[in-house]
Amino acid sequence: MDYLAGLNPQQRAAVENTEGPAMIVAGAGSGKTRVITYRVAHLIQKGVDPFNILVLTFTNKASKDMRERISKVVGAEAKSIWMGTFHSVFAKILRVEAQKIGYPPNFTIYDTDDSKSLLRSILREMQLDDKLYNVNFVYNRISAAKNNLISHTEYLENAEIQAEDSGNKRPLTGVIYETYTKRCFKAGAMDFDDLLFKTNVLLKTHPDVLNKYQQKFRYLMVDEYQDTNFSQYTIVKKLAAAYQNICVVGDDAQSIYAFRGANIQNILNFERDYPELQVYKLEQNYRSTQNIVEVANSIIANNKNQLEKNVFSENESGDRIKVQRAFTDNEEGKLVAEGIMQERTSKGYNYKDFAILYRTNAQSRAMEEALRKLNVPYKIYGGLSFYQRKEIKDLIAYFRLTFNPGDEEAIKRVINYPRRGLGDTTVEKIIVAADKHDITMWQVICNPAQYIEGRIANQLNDFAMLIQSFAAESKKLDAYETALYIAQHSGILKELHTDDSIEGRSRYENIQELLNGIKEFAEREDIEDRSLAIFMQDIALLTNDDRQDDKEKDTVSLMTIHSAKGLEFKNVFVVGLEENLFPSQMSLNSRTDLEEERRLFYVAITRAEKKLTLTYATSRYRWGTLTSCEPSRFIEEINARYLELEVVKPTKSVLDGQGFSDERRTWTQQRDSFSKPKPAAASTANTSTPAQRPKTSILPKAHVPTPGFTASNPAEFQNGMDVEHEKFGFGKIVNLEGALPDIKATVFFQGLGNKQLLLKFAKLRIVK
DNA sequence: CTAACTCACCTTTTT
DNA sequence: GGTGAGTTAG
Repeated sequence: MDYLAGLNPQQRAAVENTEGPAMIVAGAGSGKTRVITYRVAHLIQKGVDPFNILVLTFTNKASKDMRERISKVVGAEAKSIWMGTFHSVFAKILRVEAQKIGYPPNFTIYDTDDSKSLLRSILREMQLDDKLYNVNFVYNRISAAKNNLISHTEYLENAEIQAEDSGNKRPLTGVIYETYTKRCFKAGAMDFDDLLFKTNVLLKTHPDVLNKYQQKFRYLMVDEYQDTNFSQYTIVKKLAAAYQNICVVGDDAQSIYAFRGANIQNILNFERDYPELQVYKLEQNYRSTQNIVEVANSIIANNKNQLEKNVFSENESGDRIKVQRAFTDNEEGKLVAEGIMQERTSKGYNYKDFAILYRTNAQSRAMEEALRKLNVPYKIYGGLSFYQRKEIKDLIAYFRLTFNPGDEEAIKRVINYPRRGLGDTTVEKIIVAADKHDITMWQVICNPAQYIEGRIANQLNDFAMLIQSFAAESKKLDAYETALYIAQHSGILKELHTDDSIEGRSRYENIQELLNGIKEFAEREDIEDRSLAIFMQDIALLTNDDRQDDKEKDTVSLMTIHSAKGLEFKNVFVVGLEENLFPSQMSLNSRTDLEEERRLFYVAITRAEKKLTLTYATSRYRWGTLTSCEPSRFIEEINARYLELEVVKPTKSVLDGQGFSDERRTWTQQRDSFSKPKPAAASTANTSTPAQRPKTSILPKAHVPTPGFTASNPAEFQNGMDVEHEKFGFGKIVNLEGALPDIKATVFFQGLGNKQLLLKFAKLRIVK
């Protein structure tokens, strides 16, 4: 019971009160995860069967972390708890129950790409203008409908919705929704939203099933409750109806998924649904310094709509928030990378104590390059998932087809890959025939002569037999053998093997990696069914971060703020604080959207334990062109007394063009550093056209600034003084010209020669 | 039907 | 700057 000892009174009450409805309003860093963890552990210690506990989280990562933490308290029993994302848990249930609502148990899960591709074909078939009926628009519209539990029939019958679509000049959206639904059904496929939508359908139409899961999940907990949408809310409400042992944990200030249908209303609904609700407020922040917490509070105070709470910290007041300006996105990266190096060496941090957070994934590149140049190890979270890579999706499409030949999107993907003379025209014909006879594409392919003229029928026959042979083999072989068989006989391996380009080789390696993963799966002993079909089931729900990674590696973490939710780091850099980027341009039109951006900023800030740095650039490459930017309003919203504004510092890249150093040089350098260091001059030999670089340039030896380095006041400099520059090292002022504030100094640095520096920009320290 | 090319759109955020 | 869809010549 000693786990209770470390809890404060509110936390402890929330842990110990396990019966009846409860809501935990948990401020950032207030030990929310701890409370959930211990609450579950407490339930088990009290004798509740772990099989009767369901914990719903928003990311796979969160559920994995939590399971690990719980097993530290209760041991192996943690394995039996039902725990996962809404999507994965209900996908699992639907696998068992799907037939009750007319789906095959081996239904395919369409990811966003599949859904959009299907929508594209529907739009084409309906001959609609895809400018007007933009795929993203239609997709979002359908998704929103499903998340609000509006079926295609209800959508078509709802006058208000119809008026809205007509007003938008897109009156056929409902028809598209209907066609889309039917096509998914015919293909035996569910999209992401269906996993929740169909669960609702199932629970609504099958009281016996509902009852079964009500009995099974006697205790429910929902993490990040503020991010649930109506569809999720309804599932939870139904499941909890019998025992009412429902505990939700959330923080309205961290609601950042409204774009996905999340609704703070759910918290209010919750209070209405359960009158005898117990509410626990966790307000003490244990994570961050007082400065950070106060800044976060002052930011969020700008939002109108929020639940009342008072987050405070009793930690040290800590450093002020550092704000840094850069001229370009690349320079911003450099600033951050250097900041990490400096902080790490001066304070003895590890790389993994640092995180770089950004609003959009596209911003990662500049950061990456800068880190690479300084040989800082890093890991990017999120972004394109391994399973979203083309070659992986291709092979997986064969797997999908093997177990669910109805899967249209899979057919379209691989019917002509590798090339087998079945091009667009043929696919078009198949779709038309299938539509005409109201059968699936697969049925057409299996009986081509009946529906399609000409000798293409033979090729279709071959394709059908190929897939059928895969299905047959899969019954005899284990997961790995089946996968390998398919990879070989589909021709994918050969196709990629003959591609000798760098990309081709990496694709081949990715396939190898996938196969290795399957092999590992096939050898696991903790699972009963290790067939490829099982491996396939939830693959669409996995993201990059969910693959087993070398997690204890000492690397800097890069991710979007969204994926940083729930995490904490000693040092956090939030980059790209510019108008139109953060807050995003899309959010500027409405107050609610802007408030969501602000909550996002709140989330970003509160990830930091010790030190927070905010950066912005005055210009940045966007869509390949340089655009100028203004600092974000969010910076201005912070009370200046919390800030440490840094004097602007153009790095040498801006001053003398050295920043245009040859990309590949740095690459070779980094790679070779694992074997033996090469002279820098030699490593440029294999590159084609390095950008113009001053001939005098030698590789600058990284200068480590003296600890506590601060720039001196420009007014104090005099000719002949010994100075230190943050990067160039020690030197002597040989000339001063111009008047304040534009004094330009010429400084002689050993090994580098004379450098012209504008004192109002350059960080120079007078050496006493 | 394929390969090579041009063009548009893209950047919110995730399951 | 990169992808994916559309276009056009073999």
